[in-house]
Amino acid sequence: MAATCEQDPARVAERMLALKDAIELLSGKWKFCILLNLYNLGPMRFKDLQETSLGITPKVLSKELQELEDNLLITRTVNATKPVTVSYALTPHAVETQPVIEALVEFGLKHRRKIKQL
Amino acid sequence: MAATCEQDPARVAERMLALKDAIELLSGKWKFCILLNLYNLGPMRFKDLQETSLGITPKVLSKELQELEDNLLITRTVNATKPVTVSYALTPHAVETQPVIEALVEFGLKHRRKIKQL
DNA sequence: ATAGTCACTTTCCTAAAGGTAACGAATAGC
DNA sequence: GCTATTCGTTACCTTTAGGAAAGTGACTAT
Repeated sequence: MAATCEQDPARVAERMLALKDAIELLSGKWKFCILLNLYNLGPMRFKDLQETSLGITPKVLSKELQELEDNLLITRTVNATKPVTVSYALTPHAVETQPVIEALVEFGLKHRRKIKQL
Repeated sequence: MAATCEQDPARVAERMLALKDAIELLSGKWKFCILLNLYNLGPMRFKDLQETSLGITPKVLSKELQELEDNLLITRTVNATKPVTVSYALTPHAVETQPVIEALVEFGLKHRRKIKQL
């Protein structure tokens, strides 16, 4: 392991800043899970997201959804149903996160095998 | 946005667990930065990692490096130099994280453009 | 009138992440 | 002996993330 892929310093610095931006936006215990659920199951209501995310509390879910909305990754639409329902859906911009999630899932699967084979 | 790529439930659940594993291992402010630096610049010493990571303190760097080593992503080798130096290098297993980092950098670059164009 | 559902909000709390500053062991040079 | 370098550790503190439990408001069914 010593890829040492040298590049021009400006590009290296720009990429490091981009990485820090992405980390700041997406890190935490829940955001990737929420996005993965929306990929898998399409637009979902609050209650369904709470159930499929396994363990999240309404307060935290509410906060995470707001942050994702602020960053233009999901939309929030209120439906005029009998008990009001609210749908959360991915925005077009959210497709940019799919490679990240896919790569994380792949890493998780491989890492689990790696650690088991001790 | 409503990809709704249905899959069999067992696979969905397995992938969600893998995602949670990956998040638990890699989340936080510094691990991806350290890994990116090792990709860009090859094996590095403690001091150099501290400088290129911009803002990390020795205590935190020490902790992060230990966790990465415990998870078989980096190796730690002591060199018999005059003031002792220590090199940190990526393991073969660490290549599995490269797609994740690349995807995060790409997302960060695109997101920055997206937000600027308000 | 009472009870239930949905989508939250509020209050309170704990645990973990992360930062600051100083110190220590080993070695070397002046 | 004094200082510097490298790679940390230790003690202390602040901030943030996250969780538990209850409540709110709008509506609906019984």
